[in-house]
Amino acid sequence: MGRGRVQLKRIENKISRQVTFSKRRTGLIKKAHEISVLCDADVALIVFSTKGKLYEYSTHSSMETILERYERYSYAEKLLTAPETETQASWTLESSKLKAKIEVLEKNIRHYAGEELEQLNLRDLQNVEQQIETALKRIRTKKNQVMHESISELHKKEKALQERNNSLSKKLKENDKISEQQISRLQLPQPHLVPSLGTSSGPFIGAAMREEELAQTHAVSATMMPPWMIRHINQ
Amino acid sequence: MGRGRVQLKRIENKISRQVTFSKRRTGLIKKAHEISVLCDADVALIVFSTKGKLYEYSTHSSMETILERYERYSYAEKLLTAPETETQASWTLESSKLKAKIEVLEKNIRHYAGEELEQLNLRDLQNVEQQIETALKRIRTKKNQVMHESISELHKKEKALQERNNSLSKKLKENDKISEQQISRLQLPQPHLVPSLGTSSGPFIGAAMREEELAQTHAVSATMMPPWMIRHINQ
DNA sequence: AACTATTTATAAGA
DNA sequence: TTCTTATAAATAGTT
Repeated sequence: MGRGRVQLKRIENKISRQVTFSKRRTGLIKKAHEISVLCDADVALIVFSTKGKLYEYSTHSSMETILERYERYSYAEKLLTAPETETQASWTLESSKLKAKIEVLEKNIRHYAGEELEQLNLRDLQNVEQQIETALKRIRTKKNQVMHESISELHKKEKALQERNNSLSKKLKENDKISEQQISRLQLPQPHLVPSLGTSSGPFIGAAMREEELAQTHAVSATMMPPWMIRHINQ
Repeated sequence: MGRGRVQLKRIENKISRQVTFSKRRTGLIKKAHEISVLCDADVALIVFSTKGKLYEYSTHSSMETILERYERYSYAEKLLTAPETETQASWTLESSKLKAKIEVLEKNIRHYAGEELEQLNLRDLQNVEQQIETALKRIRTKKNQVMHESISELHKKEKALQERNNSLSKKLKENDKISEQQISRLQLPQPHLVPSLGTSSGPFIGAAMREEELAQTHAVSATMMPPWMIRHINQ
């Protein structure tokens, strides 16, 4: 419908194409509107230009309504869209279930903590009391176990250190003897110039002090952990 | 474009309308296809007839693709549609958060119950122990309170019943006296024929028995609740 | 954007 | 629905 016939193929001239697009788009929308009015039809028309610009027409019953109606009508799409909607509902359900569970757990914890006891009757109170007593026993047993383990561990360490200490002091004594002999051999004229620095008890003094320290600390409280031990255990 | 001009208004004749719809629909789809080819545009056309039948046209890049593109493009719809998609992601997140919270709460409860203590160090054990001790104190306090309340409540009831009992027996005695007088007045010749059924202690015997019952039950366990009392409290 | 020669769409009728 | 045909409408090419 124009000066010349038109082949049904992409118009290569960019300008012509744009002009034709503009003209035909107007015509198309006009015809869409006409059929909707004349024939009482619901029409939705969406056109994207090459450049990606959107043009649309839809009957009074808005684009959204028509697209929804379309998706309802189209079974294939229904199957694609339904899972989302289903999942939505199931998630809401799951969510509220989880929340309910959390509420129950929090209430339990509050009861275990001895709070909000007003709601409980005597039977409940006795149950909670018994449960907590059991828990307390278990925890004290565990605590004792942990403490005993720590103590024996520390005793072991102490013993090992003591032994190492002994052997070191022994070696030192022997070394002292050797150097004394060497000195006496090399410096016979002045045997007194170098006083013996390591006569026996040097390292032993340190060990003795440590033992006193331990004894004293233990004496302060026989049943309680000495602070340094607690620090060690808790690390 | 036809034999006569056409007014832009709904065609009232049903047959004409159907015919026009058919013709124009074909034309509309043809034009939609033409513009899409000539101008390299993406076109989607949806038409619902009055009867609700669906006719559609869309460029090679399927209807679904175009509608998705449309919804991406249309901001208004984006705001309506996005929540669904967004919520999907946020629900997954929310769900996992809730699950994590439940895990933590359950672990707490297990610790409160004296289970799974292996993971705890001495400091943790001491904390839990202290919390549980506090809880136990609170629960015992509450239990005592509830028990004392019940006991005083029952004492009150007992007293009330006792009083009622007394007054009833008193009335009964008075009635007995009156009937005795009446009998002696009406049946002077045989004053012994009706033995007095209500000489003083009738009702008192019941009251005494009840008191014994109470005493005995209390004697069984001085500090524990008698079963009937517990049953009463727990209802 | 306006003009206009032509093609195309379609109303009415069969 | 489809075909025909007269005619209205759309639009390609031009200005």
